[in-house]
Amino acid sequence: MTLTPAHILLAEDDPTLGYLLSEYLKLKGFAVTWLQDGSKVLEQVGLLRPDLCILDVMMPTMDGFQVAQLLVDNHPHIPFMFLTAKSMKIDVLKGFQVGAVDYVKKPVDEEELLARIHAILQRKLPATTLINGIPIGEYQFFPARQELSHQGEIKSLTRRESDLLKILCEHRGELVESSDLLLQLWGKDDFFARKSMDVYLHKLRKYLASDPRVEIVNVHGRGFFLQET
Amino acid sequence: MTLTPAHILLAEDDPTLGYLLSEYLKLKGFAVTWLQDGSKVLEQVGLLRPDLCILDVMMPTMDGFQVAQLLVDNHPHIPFMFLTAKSMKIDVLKGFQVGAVDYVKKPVDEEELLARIHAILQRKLPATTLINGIPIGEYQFFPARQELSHQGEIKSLTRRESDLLKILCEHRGELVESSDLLLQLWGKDDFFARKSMDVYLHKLRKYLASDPRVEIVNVHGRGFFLQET
DNA sequence: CTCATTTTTAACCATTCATTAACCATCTAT
DNA sequence: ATAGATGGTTAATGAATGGTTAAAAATGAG
Repeated sequence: MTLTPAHILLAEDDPTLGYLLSEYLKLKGFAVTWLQDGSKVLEQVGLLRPDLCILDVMMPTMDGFQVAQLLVDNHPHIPFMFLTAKSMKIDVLKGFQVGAVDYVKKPVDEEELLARIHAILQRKLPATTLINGIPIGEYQFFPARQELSHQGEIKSLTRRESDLLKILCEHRGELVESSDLLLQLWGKDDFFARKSMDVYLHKLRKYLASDPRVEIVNVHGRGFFLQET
Repeated sequence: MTLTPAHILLAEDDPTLGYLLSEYLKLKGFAVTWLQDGSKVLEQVGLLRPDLCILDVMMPTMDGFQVAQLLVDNHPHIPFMFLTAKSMKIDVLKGFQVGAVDYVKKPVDEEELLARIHAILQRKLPATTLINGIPIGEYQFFPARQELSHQGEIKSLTRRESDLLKILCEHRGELVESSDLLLQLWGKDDFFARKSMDVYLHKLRKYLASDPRVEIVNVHGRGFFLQET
């Protein structure tokens, strides 16, 4: 679905399990970076910007909890889950206190792991909102019909306008890289596609201008996000 | 047996289970389309317009969850349920807010499956409306008789007019892609079929012109929907 | 076969939309 | 401070799509 596969950073010191897991996840269509040492996670995470970190709780130089704490401090938007031995029950609680989105027990049931990964990466909008509309400030957006309503007034959107707004909604409050938008909507990232997108962003901003609490914000050189204050 | 049997699309790669289930459901009065590959579901679903999709979670080229996500994105009105191995935990599935209406564990208890199917299809309009007529604003449409009545006046419709209006009614307020309409009514999607459909849309709009609250709305480049304000 | 009805094809016009262009504003690195 | 890169605004254009009407072709009942 997404043009750019989700990127998973796996921190696992055990070579056998690490290899197996990373190969399995690659097979399932993810981009996987496997680090054998917890201390390396923080170095890499800023560069790689993974969509998810999977942290083994027990690792030599720095354990999963320590890594998680640093992650929470420095990259609060990156979700992570723990890999933990079956016996450790206390760890689970500790993990959730730190802010883990989920945990998976070893030995790993690959299918279950995959399910939980999907659950976390699920940023898409549920079917009910697609039908009933997505609230954006005092607007209501109906992607299925390409319509944007505001105080009874219905503005019908073009395909591009609707698709662009939908992606921004799916990542509400979260930066979406220009290149990602362009690749998803235009299938290419060149000068003209960028200019075209600028035009559509301008149109969307115009449509959404009635509610000052709604804003499409630019982060110079990176991308855009939809903000509702 | 209902007048028009509910149409179920079954995606199940296992030949034995697939055959058994589809035959069982046919025996119970459903129209069943059985696909052995998840990736085929999206190709077919626009054309077949099933009332329900049953997706096996584990399938070769595209698993049930992937199919479900695409369904939600492209056909948010079509309900679906999952078939899942007995080992998979319920909470895992609940974590998926993909929008599944229900799930059923394998091995399948046919009685239970049937009950759940009926529960979902309950929301559909009963077949009796096809006999008693479908209300469209201040009109009454009798697809079986190909007639459209308005304040005592009865206008008899041609096959094409009636079929087209029927599909629009079955998806009231919901966008129906032009290509789906064309494939379903003309069996092809080419220049002439499109022009022909334009002609029939014009005729239907003319017939429905007396009630301004009824409208056949176009979404540029995508399709049409019947709107009752 | 004949005739009335239905469907398709044709011709033409209207509208919509994505793109491109041109220009200006703002940001960032040097 | 300044130049190059990035972003914002507005307008024009052409191709694609949709709407309308009429005529031709196909269909089917008698």
